[in-house]
Amino acid sequence: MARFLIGKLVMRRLPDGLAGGRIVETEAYVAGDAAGHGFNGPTPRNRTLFGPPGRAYIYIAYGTSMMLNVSCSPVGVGTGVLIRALEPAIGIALMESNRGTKRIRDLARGPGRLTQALDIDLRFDGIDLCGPGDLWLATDGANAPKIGRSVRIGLSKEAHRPLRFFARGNAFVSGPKSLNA
DNA sequence: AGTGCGATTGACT
DNA sequence: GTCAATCGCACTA
Repeated sequence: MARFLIGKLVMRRLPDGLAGGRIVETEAYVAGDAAGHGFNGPTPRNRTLFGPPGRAYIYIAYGTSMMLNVSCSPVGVGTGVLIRALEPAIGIALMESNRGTKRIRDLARGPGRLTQALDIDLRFDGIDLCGPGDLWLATDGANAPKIGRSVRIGLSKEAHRPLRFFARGNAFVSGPKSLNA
């Protein structure tokens, strides 16, 4: 699922228009993964992970940054994919306004930045990303880019597992250069 | 009720 | 490249 989502679109209907971007970086949090929020079973925060697949699981990291994930397993199993970066595609002026910068490269490069650019917060936790609404996943049929793979970013547990995927050579991918080859 | 810790970011050298 | 801010949540007592 993490690999499949590379090249797909995250779309958002804002009061002033449509905004969205192409997914260029994801991370998988799999069953039995000590770094995954679902590892110790359901809690109030992570209950969306244990619901049906295809839902938005949103949580706050470091007290400030919203993280957008896609739940990926049947009810009762807590796995998901973190969306880590978007290449801005539609409604760039709206994203610039939400982010307070005109540097296109900084609009959605990083999981906290992309949620700020698209005004995604806990209101969307649990929504169906395949259904009608103000936040959804889409495809425009574009060919999948060449996909690179590396260890995940910012983890202390399970730090060796190569479960991060990214569009190779894309300037909107986050992370250190050493991981983006 | 108290404590420790992040699936990060932005400012700064 | 380094580094501190920041706070909700899960865990322990």
